[in-house]
Amino acid sequence: MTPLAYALLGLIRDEPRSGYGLRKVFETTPMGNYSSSPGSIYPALKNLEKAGLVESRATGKKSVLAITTTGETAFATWLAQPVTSEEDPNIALLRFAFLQNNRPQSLDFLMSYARCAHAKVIALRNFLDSEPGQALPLQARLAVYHGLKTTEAAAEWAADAYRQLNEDITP
Amino acid sequence: MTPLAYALLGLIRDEPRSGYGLRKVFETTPMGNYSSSPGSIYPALKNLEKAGLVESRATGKKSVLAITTTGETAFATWLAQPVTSEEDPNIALLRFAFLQNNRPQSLDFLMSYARCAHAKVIALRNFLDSEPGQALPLQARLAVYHGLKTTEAAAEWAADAYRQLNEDITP
DNA sequence: CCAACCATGTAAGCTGTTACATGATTGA
DNA sequence: TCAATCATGTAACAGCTTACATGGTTGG
Repeated sequence: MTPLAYALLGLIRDEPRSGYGLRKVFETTPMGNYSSSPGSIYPALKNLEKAGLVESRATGKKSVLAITTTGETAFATWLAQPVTSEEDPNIALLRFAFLQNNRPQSLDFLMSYARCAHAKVIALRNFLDSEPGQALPLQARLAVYHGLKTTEAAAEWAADAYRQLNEDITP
Repeated sequence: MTPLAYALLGLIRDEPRSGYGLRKVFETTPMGNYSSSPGSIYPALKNLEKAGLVESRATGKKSVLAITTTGETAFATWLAQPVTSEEDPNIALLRFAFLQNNRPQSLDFLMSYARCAHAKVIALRNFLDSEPGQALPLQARLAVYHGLKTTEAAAEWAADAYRQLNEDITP
């Protein structure tokens, strides 16, 4: 299961869609970061179908893909994964985007996300303070600093999001 | 030429290195984001050699790879590319990290980088304000917001870096 | 009627990942 | 001497990108 496969599965879980409909989502929303062109989407959909996670349904004339029970289970398992430092943060974020109405899991996610972001910030600071880091030319140091700043912003985002989700509970 | 190939070429330009030496750089610095394991590095190095961008030199017992004149030219051309919105920002940043001692080109880079970051911020804000954006579940909105926050941080970084490089000129 | 969009795919080629394989050297 | 590190690769496999191919429908 690739990230693209999970993105497709999640979109289909939200509502049954055709291959073309899925492509439109990627073209017209920021989810476009996760994919692209027919050459990747259609084969991925076939894999999902082969694995029994989605099935083709004829609604009137059009054939759309709907998630199966097996698919729901597999998707829920994926959603429950905690964030780790090894994982691409963008893929973790993709999971978060699909965590609708699941406040406890969302809060767990944000916790582990913030932890990983923090760990990365510390690692980058340590690198900049180390001798190889000090010996770097200015531009290279600034490039590392870029990572530091954006990761700090990500950590702050996680803290903000945590607050927002908590406030949501007591209106 | 893949990003990995450019990363390798840049490291070899800075100083001649062996395949193993290159791997160590990826393992011990934040440049590790750009690669990984022998299975990708050694084939990539062979391609660089085949293309005449690097050549193998025997220094004492060890054989190290050095950049050729053709390689220098190709690398300089790559470095001069402006940042575009289509490009993966991480790859743009990789270019920046190699722009040592080239203040004018660095400033140009930061300008185009900031422009792209700004454009992305505006696009994300527009999306969040649009009807499909409004209809999103909270978690999905927050995920987009993550992109917004980190991109804003990236834009600020570019402005800061611009100032630092300018100050550097008049001590 | 023609352009644009709906809609689904296939094929070639390249890259990268994972895992395996091999052997030399060095420090405790 | 034994583990770690130096050092260089190969092979199987899967995935994505680009480009191509095909045909239906709809609005101006």
